[in-house]
Amino acid sequence: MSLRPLQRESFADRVLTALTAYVETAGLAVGDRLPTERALAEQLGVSRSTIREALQSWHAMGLVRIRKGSGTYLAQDVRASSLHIPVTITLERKAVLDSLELRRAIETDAARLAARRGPDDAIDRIGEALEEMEAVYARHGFALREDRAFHEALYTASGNPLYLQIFRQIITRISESFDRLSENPFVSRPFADASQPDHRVLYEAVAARDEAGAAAAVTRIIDFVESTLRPEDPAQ
Amino acid sequence: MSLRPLQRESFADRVLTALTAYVETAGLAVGDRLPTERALAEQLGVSRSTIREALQSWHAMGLVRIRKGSGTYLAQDVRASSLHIPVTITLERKAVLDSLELRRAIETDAARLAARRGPDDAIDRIGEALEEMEAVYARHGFALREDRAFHEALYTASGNPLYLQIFRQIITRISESFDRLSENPFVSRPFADASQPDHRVLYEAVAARDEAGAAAAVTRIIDFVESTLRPEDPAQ
DNA sequence: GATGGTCCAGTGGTCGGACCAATTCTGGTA
DNA sequence: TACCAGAATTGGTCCGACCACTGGACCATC
Repeated sequence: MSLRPLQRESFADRVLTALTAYVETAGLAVGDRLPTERALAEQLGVSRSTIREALQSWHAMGLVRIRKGSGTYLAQDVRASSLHIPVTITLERKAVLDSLELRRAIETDAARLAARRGPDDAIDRIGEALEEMEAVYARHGFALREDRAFHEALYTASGNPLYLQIFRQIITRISESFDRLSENPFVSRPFADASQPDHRVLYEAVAARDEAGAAAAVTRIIDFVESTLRPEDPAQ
Repeated sequence: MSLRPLQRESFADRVLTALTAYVETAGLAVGDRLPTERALAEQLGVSRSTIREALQSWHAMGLVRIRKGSGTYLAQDVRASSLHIPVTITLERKAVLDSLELRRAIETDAARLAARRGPDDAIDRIGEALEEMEAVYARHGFALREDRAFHEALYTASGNPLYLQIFRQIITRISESFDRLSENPFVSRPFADASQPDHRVLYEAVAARDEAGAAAAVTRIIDFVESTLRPEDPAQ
């Protein structure tokens, strides 16, 4: 009834398909160097221009990191089964609050899931991250990197990789882009972190398989983060 | 103490910056045609190769649609304040269930928010979408497109654009990519939709500003969707 | 031995010109 | 008016060249 869409695949597309296959068969991992543009052009039988356009696409999608004079390096786990989705977000004034709202929704659920079904070793890693965060916080009065690691451990323990992806690739980036644009770098500014105790509560609730307790702790932590934002940005 | 990262901006990057400014000042909207590559090259004072590499980046990010022999057309709302984030997702066997879990988390919250603070006209539009969905369902026994419109109206009424974005750009695409890969096109297969009544319950709860009721209705709807997936894909 | 300078081959970045292929426009014909 | 063939436009690909940066080898200096 319906004929094939019959879309002509451009050379650049085919280059990426071939490159994906190559990365898989060659077992390239993140950080490894890809063949040079000239080598790819020769081996694939296309011009260097075509290779460059293809690689530029990968660069835009964050799959490779290109260093002039050095080479092109894999920046993401590229497989045929990977799905690369460009997400466009309009940065309104309230985008940071929106992202916090999103974070509240998914992190609450992630905490519940981690408490319900998180593997013991994954939960142990939350504990380790907690120890580290508390140690650094006690020493310096802030522990932003370690705090992030703690929450990522929680997402990981939830068993749903999408949560970690959204946290890392969307929520975090929205904060970052606002830090760059505004004069008040929220994230990088140290502050008295009243939510420190709740992090321990959260970990212990997850370890005790207490879903409600874990969710409640997340709520309090996000409440605190929100309270540090509101003054700077008086609502929408 | 710490020196600057000192990063150089390539011509291709500057082309995109200039192009973004042009799109804004010229008031280009989605669907409008951009200047030809040759024109851009001349006006920006760079070679056509550079222009092409820049446009290829935008193409990869889904910002433009390129048609050979015709031109390059804007496919997204491009502004300086837009944030374009490439998200990489590994499609495991259970990715559809993962995405459903994510959807449950955000749609439940979106329903609560819509009930709490959704503007009346946005809620009206949920009602309209419901009517349409019910009509089509009564006639054909399925209403996939209208069902989607209903849920999107709910996300819109939540007032948090991120929810709509994630639903459209992530959850939907994961389903689609699985439809293409598997022999069981979940989404496009009509089935007796036992969740139809709950859609009305959901709308009425939101309209009545009943947060708990709205959230409960969403839970039941997603439970049903999940039940249609499980048999095909017996857990991980 | 460590430091810094110099050189050079390798690599990505840019250029300009050429030709191909798909689309769109245009003018003329029926 | 309707239609069609040719011309013009536009993106796709190729080539060869040169520039700018990187990294390593080699060497002089301290």
